[in-house]
Amino acid sequence: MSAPEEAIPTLRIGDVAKLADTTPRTIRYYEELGLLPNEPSRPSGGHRLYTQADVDRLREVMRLKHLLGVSLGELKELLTAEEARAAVRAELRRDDVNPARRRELLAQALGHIDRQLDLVHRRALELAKLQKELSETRKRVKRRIRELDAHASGTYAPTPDVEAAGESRS
Amino acid sequence: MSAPEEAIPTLRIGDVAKLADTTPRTIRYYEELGLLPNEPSRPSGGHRLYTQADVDRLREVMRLKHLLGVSLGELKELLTAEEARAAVRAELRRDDVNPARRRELLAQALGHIDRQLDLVHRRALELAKLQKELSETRKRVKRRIRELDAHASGTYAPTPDVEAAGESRS
DNA sequence: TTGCTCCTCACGTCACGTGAGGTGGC
DNA sequence: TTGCTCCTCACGTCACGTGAGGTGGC
Repeated sequence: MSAPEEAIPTLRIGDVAKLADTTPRTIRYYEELGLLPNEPSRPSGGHRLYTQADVDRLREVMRLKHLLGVSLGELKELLTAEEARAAVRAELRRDDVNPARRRELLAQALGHIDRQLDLVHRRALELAKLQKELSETRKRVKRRIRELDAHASGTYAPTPDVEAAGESRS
Repeated sequence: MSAPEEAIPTLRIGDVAKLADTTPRTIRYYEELGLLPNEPSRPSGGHRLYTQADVDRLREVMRLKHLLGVSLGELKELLTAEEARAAVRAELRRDDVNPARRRELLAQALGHIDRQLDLVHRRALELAKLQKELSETRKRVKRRIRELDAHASGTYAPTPDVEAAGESRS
């Protein structure tokens, strides 16, 4: 393998912020809360330096927060589990793990994945329902526009199903 | 029609909170921000009284906030547009609106719906992608568990594709 | 009359935004 | 040396949570 195991950190916090589409303040805050597991190196004058892997991690954190709609506290629990999985992967790479332990670690990982999948699935169902409702309302409105345009070149009478076309009774 | 146009408000703020699965404080805050269009009546001693329609409205507000992930400021803009649509529906129910005006109102309504649909669609795509990724990771983990169980009753050698089964290089 | 819920401040909290004042690297 | 970005407080903001102290309806 030619790729180094651990890349040399070269990215400053402003670079990372731009790459992850966020702000330095948010990155420091996440670090303070322990959401970014490996603390950045500070080789010179206290300035934080990061690697591309840190950027990926940050993007993933923000993505999960965005899509799952969880608090940073809940997210930390999920990610602590993720880190456990990372540790598991490291442990699994070694050959000296006995099968029973190996199976236990994999079962834990499966549990963490299923928890996230459950959250994602619920959201997806809710979103699909809202999308369907909006699409149907849209269809009704478009139909009324078509009718109006048809009548404009023919009779003048308003459509008889006006009241059924609204979505609420407010 | 036997149903009254405007129901008599009988629900207290605590009732509304329970029905909408939220808190009185949140309802007052939304009222303060103007997210609940019709201010509640206060017939006795300053106590707010609501109707079921108010509950429905509140639930819809919370649902959109939850699923679209927008700030209350952005949500107010969306809902102000919604109210415009409600006014449109009221205006459309009258027969004395000329077709040109009618068409204009419907076109506006269509625009508001399309804005919401756009937000919903983007979220749905992102969620679907995350769901797919999680599902694939899950498949890999389950496959490794199956392999482990198979080896447990046969040879003892670890699976050769351990490194390809992880999802990240951390 | 006694609980219960309601009312309005008002301060606390979470997830940051935004200067304030100072130090460090091309 | 001059900009630029970085650093650490620390206060502001948004969307509420949570008492504090008081009033109103079954």
